[in-house]
Amino acid sequence: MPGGTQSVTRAFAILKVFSDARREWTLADLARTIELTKPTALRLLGVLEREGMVQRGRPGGSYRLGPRAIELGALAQRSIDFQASARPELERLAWMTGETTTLEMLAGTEILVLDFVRGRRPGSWGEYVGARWPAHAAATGKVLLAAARRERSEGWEQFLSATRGRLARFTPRTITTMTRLGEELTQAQRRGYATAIEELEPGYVAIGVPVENHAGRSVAALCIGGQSSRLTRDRRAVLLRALQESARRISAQLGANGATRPAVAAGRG
Amino acid sequence: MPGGTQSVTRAFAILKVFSDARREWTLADLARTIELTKPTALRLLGVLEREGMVQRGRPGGSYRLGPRAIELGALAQRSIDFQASARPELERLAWMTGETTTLEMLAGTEILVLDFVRGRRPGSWGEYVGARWPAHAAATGKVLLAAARRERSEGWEQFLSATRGRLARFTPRTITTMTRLGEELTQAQRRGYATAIEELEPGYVAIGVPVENHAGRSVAALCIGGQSSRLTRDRRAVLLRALQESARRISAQLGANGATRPAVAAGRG
DNA sequence: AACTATAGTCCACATTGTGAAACAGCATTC
DNA sequence: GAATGCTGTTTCACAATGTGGACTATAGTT
Repeated sequence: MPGGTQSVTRAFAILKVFSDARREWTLADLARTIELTKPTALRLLGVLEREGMVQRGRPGGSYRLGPRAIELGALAQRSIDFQASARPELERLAWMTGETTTLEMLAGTEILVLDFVRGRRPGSWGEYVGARWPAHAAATGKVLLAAARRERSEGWEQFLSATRGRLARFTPRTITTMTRLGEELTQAQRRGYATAIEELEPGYVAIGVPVENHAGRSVAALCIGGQSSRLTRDRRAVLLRALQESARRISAQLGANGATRPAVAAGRG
Repeated sequence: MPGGTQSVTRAFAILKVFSDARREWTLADLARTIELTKPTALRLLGVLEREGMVQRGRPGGSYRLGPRAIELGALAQRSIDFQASARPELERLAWMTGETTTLEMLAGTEILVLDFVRGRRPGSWGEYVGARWPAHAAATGKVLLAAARRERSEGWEQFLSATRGRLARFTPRTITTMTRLGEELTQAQRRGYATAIEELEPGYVAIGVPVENHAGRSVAALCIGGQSSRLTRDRRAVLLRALQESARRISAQLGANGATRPAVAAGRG
């Protein structure tokens, strides 16, 4: 860790312990888990509280994430300009296919769910904004990793150094060697899409296609996922076409292929 | 500012400069605006980048908010348990009335938009998650301030110390004195709702009602807002009834009035 | 070529942040 | 009801951490 960053790093270590499994923390408990002394943790929490990143019901109570975190997250989402363009397409796809559709981006060794529309079919997979899944076992992950490798972007370097060739196994079909993954990425790049057939979870199948921006960079990926029994080989071919059509439309709005990008008005009024 | 918190406070000062008006910042520009030296700003940005709170297209490029901010914000939203309960009611209200409906909470001297559904009527007010409006000029703000005052919670103390009796004017009808606001809050508390008739913006009218949790605390507020020409006195009476009915249902789900609270399943599967 | 931006590096210095110890409340337990 | 264990919080001596001036490198403009 580069020097001169201890306190800030610690502050974010505090924010990191908040999760769905554990949304509320007492000072002592939190200090113990991240190995800080109580005074230090208290001081850092003091800043976080003043900044609105955490809050507590009453003085002396336990901490939760606060309103500023919500605000910042919403702003970050809006800063990613493909969000707005993708929303109607997600809805369209979910409506047409009945399956859960998601918009995802690469974040380190994982893919991050930016937005989703749940399918109306019974037993559709649930998702949530901010969910993360290992990239090497996800259809979107393969597509985005393939693009990152091709573009020689830092995302690919990051992936290599973070995994160090170790790919975790989730099902019998998960790809766990870098050579096999390399082949898969090459195929994804050639075909322009990728699949993950029960590689992340038994019974779960997904198809992913890239969304490209004005500069031709793959900035995100669209995904349709659901039960393997319903997403048969034949049906996947149909879904793939719909997926590619949607991705093409979003990409066009981002200025890909020289298309002009419509201005989007926002705000009150 | 309490001691021992300089660097962390500065790190958050950096995050604060990102806004809808300015989503991208260069190092020098950022350092200048918040009056930091370049090395200091660079070091702090380094931590933020490593933490994924900010990102940049390529090394040496300009900074934007990053994926971790999205993740954190989404988690914070989920941590507030009334979010999930409120969503269907927002949709219901928007569908029934055709107007924009919002779910808001108090954050310092402002109210924060947690969620919203835009009305289908032409000229419906636009909103976005993370938007903030001054509490004293908003219907929801009055409702929540009234509750904070009654509950003697720290929110009220915060409001007093932050405003120091100074209430900004936005329209000729904005309440700008503390005595007048005090009266308004008393009325809001007695009636169980509040209105803001062209107090925030000319032509904009809103009605707000509180959402209460199991402990009887007003944790959020529901709001219907739109053009004054359409939200006439008579129609407001109708809308109020729908609003109160929705608030009652959400409050019930939060365990108010001794009602049992249904468990909510989440996650993949 | 001279000038003016930018991002990034280095390192001497002292301000800032640290954590042991002690304190004040509140439940349990003995 | 005293003792014990847990909270969250305050204090303060000490030095490690973070700071910023000076400098470098690279790019773009005049």
